Amino acid sequence: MMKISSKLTQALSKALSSLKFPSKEISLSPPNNSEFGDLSTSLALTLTKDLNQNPIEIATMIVDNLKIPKNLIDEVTVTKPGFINFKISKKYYHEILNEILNVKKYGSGNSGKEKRANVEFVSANPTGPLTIGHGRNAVLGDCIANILEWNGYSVTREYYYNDAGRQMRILSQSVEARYFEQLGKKFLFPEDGYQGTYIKNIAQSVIDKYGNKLKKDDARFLSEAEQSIFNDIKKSLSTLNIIFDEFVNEKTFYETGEIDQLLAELKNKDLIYEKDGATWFKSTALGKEQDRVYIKKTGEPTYRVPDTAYHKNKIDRGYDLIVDIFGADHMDTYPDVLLALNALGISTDHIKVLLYQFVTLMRAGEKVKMSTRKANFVTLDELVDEVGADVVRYFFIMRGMNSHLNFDIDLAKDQSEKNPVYYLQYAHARICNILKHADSKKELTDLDYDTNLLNHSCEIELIKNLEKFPEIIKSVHNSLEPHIISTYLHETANRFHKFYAECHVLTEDTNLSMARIALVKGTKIVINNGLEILGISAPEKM
RNA sequence: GCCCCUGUAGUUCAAUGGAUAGAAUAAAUCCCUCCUAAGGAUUAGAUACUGGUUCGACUCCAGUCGGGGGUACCA
Repeated sequence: MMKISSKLTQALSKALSSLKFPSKEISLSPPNNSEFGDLSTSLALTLTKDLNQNPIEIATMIVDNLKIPKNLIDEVTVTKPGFINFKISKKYYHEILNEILNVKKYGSGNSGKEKRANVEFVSANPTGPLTIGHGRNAVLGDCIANILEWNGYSVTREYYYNDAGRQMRILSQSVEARYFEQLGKKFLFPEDGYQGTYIKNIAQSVIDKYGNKLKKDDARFLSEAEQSIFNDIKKSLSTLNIIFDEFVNEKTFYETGEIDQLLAELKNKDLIYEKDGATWFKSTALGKEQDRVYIKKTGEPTYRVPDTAYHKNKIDRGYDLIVDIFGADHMDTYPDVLLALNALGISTDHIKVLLYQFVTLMRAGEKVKMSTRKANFVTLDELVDEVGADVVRYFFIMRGMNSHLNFDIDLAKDQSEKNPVYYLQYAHARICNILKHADSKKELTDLDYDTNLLNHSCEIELIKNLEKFPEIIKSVHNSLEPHIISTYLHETANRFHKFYAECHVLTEDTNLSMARIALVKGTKIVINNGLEILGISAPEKM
């Protein structure tokens, strides 16, 4: 069955052409005030300039020329400034409910059918445990991957990390220092060393494994640290049900020669030069304000080089869509990556870079400045232990990524019992409970349901909400803002709880009961699907 | 200094340029002989400031003032 909104859009655009009016982008949306109807359009208002006429008159002319399916529309009105409003008949909603119950995966779309997407997220270097800041990235990325899958894409979840740079060297030196310290030998802790206790634990495990035989600069300090930290990171992610398909590291691109090749190609384009003992990328030639160092005078490339090679590699792998999820601190870095690729004639139009703003952590009303190096952070594990994976996921997804959100950890602990995610889960649990009761009533088992019996305003309002779900999935695909789903599901749960309070499902009237059970099942489908996208569990009991 | 985000109820956040700006918390008051009260109903409360564009602005533009992030031969 075709959505009523697309039917109306078609009818409106036909009316425009029959009136010889200029064609316009037609948008239909539910008005804030439901007295105006279920859908309205400002089409006539946008035509006032073109036609130089009163918008009310234009609207009236459009309505007079409108051919719409009468059985699905109760009333068409023209109001104040020039809106055209449609009141949709209950019959339409009754049919929609039937569809929700019969369609395979209600809400899923096919705009990504036969397409492949790569979502790169987390990508924290293995220098310490994941923090709350990484949590926002992790949950955001996983939800975006989910939403792409719901739109038909085949998605690769990818984790990229730098394992060749300065940070890893300092990590190694930090472990080494703790190693000698714990053996009672002389040691020198690096100036910018990692001070967390996890470093001491790693040093201890090196002692347990290799005894006191290791010398300075042994490669095993790093390999042990990397392995141990990575295990912890993977464990943390798995508590949030986040599983990656690919782990890609920087070293690979040195080994495959892709970095040398990249540099050679840029040099061919005259975009590389030497100055002060370093190698520079001539980004000013491409319109940037300053050139960037590509290879330091120590001979070590800066992160831009492997990052660029990595992105070229992703493009070469032929994805239709590449999504990068970065914290706001990467604001300045990714444009250089794209710039270099564009300079080589490589299109980056299918790369979508999402920047989320930082989480400001508050503790007892005070801002906590987090630093992995200084071991001043709250780990993701601690948070998950405190409030549970569902709450953590919901918390990170319920706000737009452009919001700088304040996270008061004490408040989160205090309020975890009345966290908004329970509102959604509770609706689901209530549904399951009703269905359980219904199953035990014999008189309900062999009846068919008739959705036409649903006429209570709470019932219709609930179906109206369910009807929007596919639209929501589509809009999140375009905006890549998963919080739209959590906002929507909150409304779904709200409509359901109202319905629950007003309309008893299991009544003396078996026909009505069957119809309401159908509605409850439809609601369950939407809540289940929505929670699945957010990666949050849908409990049957609470 | 320059660049990017951002400023909405006491607080944390919503709102494809549309009509009366929504929730959640915190406050006040109601509702369980009835499928789970982790719920429902009611009351009170907000677009930082000044201009501009528009039929119409929380939304777009300019400026002012505040918050965050960048501006590295760190990532």
